[in-house]
Amino acid sequence: MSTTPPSTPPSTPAGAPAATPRRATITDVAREAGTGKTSISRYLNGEIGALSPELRARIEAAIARLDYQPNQMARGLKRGRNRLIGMLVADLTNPYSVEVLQGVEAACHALGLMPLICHAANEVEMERRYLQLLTTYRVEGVIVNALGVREETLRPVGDGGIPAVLVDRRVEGLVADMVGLDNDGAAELGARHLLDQGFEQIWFVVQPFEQVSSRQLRVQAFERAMRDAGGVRARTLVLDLADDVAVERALAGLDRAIDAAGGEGDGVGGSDGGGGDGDNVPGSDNGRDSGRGGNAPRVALFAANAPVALRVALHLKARYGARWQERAALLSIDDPDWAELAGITTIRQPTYEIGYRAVEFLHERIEGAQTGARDCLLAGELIVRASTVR
Amino acid sequence: MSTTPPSTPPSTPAGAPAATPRRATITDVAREAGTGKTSISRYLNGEIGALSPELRARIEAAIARLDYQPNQMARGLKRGRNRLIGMLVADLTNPYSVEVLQGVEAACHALGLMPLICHAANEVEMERRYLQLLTTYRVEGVIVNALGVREETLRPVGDGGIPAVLVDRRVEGLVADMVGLDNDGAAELGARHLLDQGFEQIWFVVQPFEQVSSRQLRVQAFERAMRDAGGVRARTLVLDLADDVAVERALAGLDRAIDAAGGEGDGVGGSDGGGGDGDNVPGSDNGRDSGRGGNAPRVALFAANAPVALRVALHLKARYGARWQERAALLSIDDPDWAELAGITTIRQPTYEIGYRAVEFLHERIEGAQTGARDCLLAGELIVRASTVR
DNA sequence: CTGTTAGCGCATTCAG
DNA sequence: CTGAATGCGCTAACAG
Repeated sequence: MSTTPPSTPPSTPAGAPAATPRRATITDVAREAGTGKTSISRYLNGEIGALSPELRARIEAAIARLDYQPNQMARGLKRGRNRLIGMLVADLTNPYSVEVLQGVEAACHALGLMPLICHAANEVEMERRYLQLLTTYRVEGVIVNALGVREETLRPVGDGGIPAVLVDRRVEGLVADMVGLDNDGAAELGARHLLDQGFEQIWFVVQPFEQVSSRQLRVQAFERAMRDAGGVRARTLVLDLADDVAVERALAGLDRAIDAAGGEGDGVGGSDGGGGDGDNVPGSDNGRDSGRGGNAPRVALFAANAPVALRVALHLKARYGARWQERAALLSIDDPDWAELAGITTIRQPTYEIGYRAVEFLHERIEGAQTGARDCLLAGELIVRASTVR
Repeated sequence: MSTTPPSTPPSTPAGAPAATPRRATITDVAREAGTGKTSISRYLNGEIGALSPELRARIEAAIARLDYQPNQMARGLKRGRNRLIGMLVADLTNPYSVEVLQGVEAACHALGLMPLICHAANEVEMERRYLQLLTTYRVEGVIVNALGVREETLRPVGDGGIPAVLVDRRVEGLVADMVGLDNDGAAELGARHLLDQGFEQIWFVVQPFEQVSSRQLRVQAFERAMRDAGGVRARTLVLDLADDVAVERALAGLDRAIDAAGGEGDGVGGSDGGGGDGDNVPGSDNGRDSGRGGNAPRVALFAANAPVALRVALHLKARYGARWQERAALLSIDDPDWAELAGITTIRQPTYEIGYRAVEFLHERIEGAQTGARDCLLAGELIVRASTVR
């Protein structure tokens, strides 16, 4: 062929904003290369051995000249599969989610999938809406970090619907693969650590768990561990982070326990804790030398996840000042980046791997695997920091 | 019509995994409702006044019976627009990004757009790849929180390509709308606060800024403010967070300054700071009473963003122990959730609004607005906490 | 090795 | 008010 300029320069269709100059189509390329659409299609799909070198060269040139990019929508429409999967995240604000996401992305990359990330922002309505949307875009599968609730909202998914794998949380009535933390192991690991450190009293703090399977498991495992150990005062405290008033009310009970246990001053700001503006200047609490030298706390708090841990820590700081750690020990499942700074012992979840495995499971499903619902429980890792060391 | 069961129950095509029972198409619905596809299409598009109530009822019934969901891909293909926009995020690990995202989502929801979230994870190659992908999916526009680098990588976008709006960072050679923090104002706000508190020495700490416009602006504004103030020792410290060794080396200079300024002990762990396992038990530094009673730091650190602030704080904690805040004051742009816990003064960005406005700008562009590139600079808010109060 | 033909699921003329 | 026909951009049989 000659070096003629694009025969029919893709013209802007009448109505559309002039800004978008209409992309070249496979037909344009075919014309430009002086051949049929089939050859172009073959070229695009790597059926390359089936093209004469000469033709191939012409095609390459034409593509480059037109800056052609195949339209995935059209491809998907034709083939019936579009390499899209949905990733429904309950709460991106939780570092856990972002970390899982990174595993998901890596796996998708490796498998040639494109994840559509949807953020429910803790709203059931959003979850429903996004699920619907994903269905409508004909994603080949979904990874769901569900809000919990009932199967109802994720009807389009699972058994009859599109392949799905659950992350962290199981959904009642929905049989599907699931990958997440070994909650039993993690809760036990934390409990044992606290026990080993000789705390007299251990409180498990968790968000309302009726709806969320992982929280449920953690609570149960904790309580079991405490029962088995015996001799330690154990309690479970439920914190509904969405309701500030309720939170403060719930924490009041904890405060009393701490005040009773710790032999020293009552701490500053005994106010009911309505606001907690955090402006307590350090050093207004007691006269001990520094650090917790011989001044270890007797009550330990076991937070079921990072958001809870943060909320509790903020409360304690507001109440007891900067040196709140002398009054209560804190251990948390999840290992957010600030844990190191705050010196809080944590149980780190294998988040990246959770995400990665989830995609692998989903991929197998998409490829037609028919095995019954599988589980993949990964172990957490205890990271001991100053907060729980006596 | 009658209550006959779906005339031709959508059968599974030969090759596909049996799991996915083929969704009903508009044709199925038409047949089921005993009418033509056109009427169904009209119904779907809300051209509802144009259908006899009787027909409408039949259509509704058929849709419900078949659990029909229109295929967005096909719609998009036909109409030429698919209501998809891309949201390219440089680093989801940064809480800033997640917050912006929430604004983006809200705006998308309000405008009937569907954001495809792509996470470059700080990798230029990823950024390129996702941009390419978004193009092939024919998104109607993109919101780009670019890695910085050069226009090169985002060729498909901007002027000639699809509409784009930049968030937080400008890209050299690319003219496009941009929305972000008023960096000048923010840096000045922070500088003035520190000045007012009477610090003798102020260090601005920032990641390599040659590539990232927002960092550049912050540095410049800071230095300008310092020059205008006069009489204060000011320095700018560059921290490449990707390189641990370099970070420690850079921070060594800071340590010397702090040691020289603070009249007291040299701090613990004078080791070069290779690891910093954070297990320094509080109280190993000096014998002062508590808090910073009469013991205020003389050098202040101004972190250009939260990741930097965290890194610096971790370093100081590793070096000076839990009471590092007695040695150095810390102020940061960005207001991550742990700032309250750590008691660090911050300048909060109007993240939600940034995201929201970005979508609005993009939407206007998509609808054909032809105005020249616009800027939207939003003001930050100073939140004073204990770290900088003397 | 290469081109022709027929749809994928849907929105739109344009005739009834 | 309704329906039949046309084609979006692309792939997948079929023929050459």
